[in-house]
Amino acid sequence: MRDMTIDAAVGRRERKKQATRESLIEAAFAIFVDKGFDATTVEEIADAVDVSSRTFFRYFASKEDVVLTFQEEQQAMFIARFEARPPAEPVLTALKHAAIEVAHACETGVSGFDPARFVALKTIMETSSSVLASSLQHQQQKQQVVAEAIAARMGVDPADDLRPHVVAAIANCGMRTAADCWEQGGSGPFGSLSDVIRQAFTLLEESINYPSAAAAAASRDSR
Amino acid sequence: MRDMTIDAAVGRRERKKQATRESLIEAAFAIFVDKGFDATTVEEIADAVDVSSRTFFRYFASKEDVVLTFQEEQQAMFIARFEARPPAEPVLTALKHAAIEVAHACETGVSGFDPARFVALKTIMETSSSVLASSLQHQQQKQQVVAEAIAARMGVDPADDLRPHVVAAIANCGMRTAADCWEQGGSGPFGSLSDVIRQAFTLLEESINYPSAAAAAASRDSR
DNA sequence: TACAAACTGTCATGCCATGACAGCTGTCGT
DNA sequence: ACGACAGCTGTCATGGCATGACAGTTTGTA
Repeated sequence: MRDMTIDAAVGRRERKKQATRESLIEAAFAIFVDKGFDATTVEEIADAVDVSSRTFFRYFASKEDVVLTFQEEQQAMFIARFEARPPAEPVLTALKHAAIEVAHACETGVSGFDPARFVALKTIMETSSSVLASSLQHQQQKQQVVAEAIAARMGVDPADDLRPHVVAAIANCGMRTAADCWEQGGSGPFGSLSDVIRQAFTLLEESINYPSAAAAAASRDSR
Repeated sequence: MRDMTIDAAVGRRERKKQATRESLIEAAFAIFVDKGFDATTVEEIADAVDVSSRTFFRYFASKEDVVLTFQEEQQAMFIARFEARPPAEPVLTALKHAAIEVAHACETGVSGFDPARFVALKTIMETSSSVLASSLQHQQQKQQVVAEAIAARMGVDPADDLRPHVVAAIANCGMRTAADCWEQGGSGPFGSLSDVIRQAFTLLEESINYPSAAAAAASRDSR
């Protein structure tokens, strides 16, 4: 047996697996939107793709896990965008722009993101509490990764310093709150999701501005 | 049939119900700590109190719901303490003190809080992801209430102004982050939970300080 | 082609959660 | 004190989620 992870020249088996996985996700979202998350059974999803229920659980650990794949991609993109921001940028500003870029990608559909699926995700979250709970937990776990990225940018050790954790939490809650207000407001007073995120982070920026290590000197000059 | 909620002179039936409920909570925590949350079945809990499993679900909506009762009390106390803080105090400072008071109560056992159960809750959260997910969701829901209390103190309308939501999210994440670092650190670099909360909120206070409406004038004098 | 590995379906199991129904217990009016 | 009634509980049944075991099939490789 050779190493499979490196064996990127995928064969038919791997292609079929990816196809099955993607079909399951697609079918699941369609039925969730149609009937609601809780009213949808795993068997229905599996039948729609013509596989057994047992196979479904070989691709996804739980019914919630299907919709979380999308969130996983969002957060991966968020971290990538954050690390790609110019080093001189203040930490919170970099987080803000990363969040806005992700939201914008979700809303417009660039970078392989599907706006329809994004809206579906929103609807599912609103109606099913178990999905919301799993989503929150997932986001909470990823906060640890964000904290490490922030610590690297601030040039401090996350084991000693509480600040990167606090900043990560702030960014996390900034996004969460924006999402909440956006969902509840509907087409309300706050505008699109990227707009709400911009507002929330601007409020935070006005108050907090831990400089990055690289920007410590530069920021003094620019003001 | 008379109004039961006001009928505070509780009869035997109500007393028995409360006793059963409390016994279920106690037995559940004991078995959870002993065997772990996931490895414990509802039937075991019910058997320990000598009721049927069906009765368990008449007291608690789910297995997670048992451990969330404790968190419910914590959050109720938090809101009460926040609203009891002097009106002149800045918002975030008031939130900080409320959080510290709750943490202190949990750690020392005043106000009817049981430190042993508090530690048990921590252990259960660490080991069971479903409980953590439910806990996060519950906390997220309560954030809305906190935001309204903050808005009242700031003298603004929560439907128009994003700031109370942001502040509530900040406080929420401050506590959550403190709890995370405290759990992970164990007897680590940050000290007791109330100490970690104090540190986290102090970091926030140094940056953010939306004044309360009442303190707007007074704060200018005191400095 | 033959073998090994991986994938799938079927069957079985255990637990969570809920509805329906009958029996028991307390509460209250007379 | 007693009977009617409301509420609580147990039993039974159901359905869905999630997982383990095993055999059959497909795929990649020697």
